[in-house]
Amino acid sequence: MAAVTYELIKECKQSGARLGRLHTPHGVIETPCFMPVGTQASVKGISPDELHEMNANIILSNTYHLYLRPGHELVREAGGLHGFMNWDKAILTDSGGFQVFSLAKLRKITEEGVAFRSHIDGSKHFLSPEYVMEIENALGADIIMAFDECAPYPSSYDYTKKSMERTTRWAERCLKAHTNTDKQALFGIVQGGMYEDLRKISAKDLVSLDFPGYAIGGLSVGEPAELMNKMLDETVPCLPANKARYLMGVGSPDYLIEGVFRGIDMFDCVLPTRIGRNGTVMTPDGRLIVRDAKYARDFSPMDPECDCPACKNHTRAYIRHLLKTGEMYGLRLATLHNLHYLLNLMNQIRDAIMNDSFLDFRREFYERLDGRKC
RNA sequence: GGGAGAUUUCCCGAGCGGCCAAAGGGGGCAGACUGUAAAUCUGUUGUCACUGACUUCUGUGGUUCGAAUCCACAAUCUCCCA
Repeated sequence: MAAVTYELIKECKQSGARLGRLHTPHGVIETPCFMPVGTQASVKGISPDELHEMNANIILSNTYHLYLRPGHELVREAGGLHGFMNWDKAILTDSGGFQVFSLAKLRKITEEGVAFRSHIDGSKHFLSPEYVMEIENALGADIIMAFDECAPYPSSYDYTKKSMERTTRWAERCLKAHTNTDKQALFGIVQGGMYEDLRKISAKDLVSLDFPGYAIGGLSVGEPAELMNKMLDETVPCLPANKARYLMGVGSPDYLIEGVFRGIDMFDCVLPTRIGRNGTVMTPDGRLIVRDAKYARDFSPMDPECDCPACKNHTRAYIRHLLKTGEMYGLRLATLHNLHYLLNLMNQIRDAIMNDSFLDFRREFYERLDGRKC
């Protein structure tokens, strides 16, 4: 029995967007869903109880970071990530593939794997697909990601092709090394940069390996939105309808909507948590930099329609004050709100699909936004 | 009462005759952030008719081609001796 299965509930008659359920050893997740990111076994500033309250049913954590600190064996001793962080819902671990991209100056890629210099102390480490599987197995997430290379944008056709083919070979090695298949589902990651044919080849090759779910990686790395959407248009149809589709690293409201429109079921992103900590919150009328001076005497909630703890109990003026003075409660409130906002947005998206009105929902979303950044 | 030292742009503080509208912090203002090396980073922060000009470095006078920088006096503050 596979650890994780995708159940397609229905497709929106208006748009083709899909509504589904992801069955995991730690609960059922309604899709399309957004997964808050808790890189180091913590969604920065937010407690498991709070995540629970905002109806986050799955969160992300990170192999590379937990391998370095506190070490995967320690996490295993603690009862895996679930026990360690006291989170009884689903967890997905990223493989460290993104760190191959984001720590580019500190690593070297070979066919065998990636040699890293720790960003913490400069020590040398080597991650191979097999070792990443061992680490992810110790961490014990419900969904584990194959070790891939997230290639930078822009990259040449030649490089992208080589990188993508290597990622596919690594995916095969991950599959072979992963044995705990009844507890953990291994997802493959489609690469191929911004080249349609490479995306299709990548998808086809991975599908032939028969993963329980597929991610689309290497997007939202600085390319224009239209280009990303075009890649999705080319890639998603190559993926089987009975498996979950996960667009990695996407989190602004418009990108989520465009992803759902193109058949994506799962998303994750640091955007809501990071921009929250940096003083920006998301609202249906666009981003609001609550840190700005114009809100110093604004005693209204950040988002009057929001029922999150920040908007229910506090004013813009107060939260701005907390952020300006460096009070950590301010960081928490802004983060809390942004997560609530995105989780609620996904809720609305699922309702719209259920009601066969996702196109209307999408249109109204953009009309209200009226060109502002979201 | 006597002696020594200090006073710089919002704050702290560098500067010790021209390369000074004046380093560097802090604070302010604005922006960025998309599988987290991020409670981070970037820009900006005298005025204006802004590729140039004008008004500034406690005050007033002076020396000099030229002063935040040197001199005199005053004011304020700090320390030491009585």
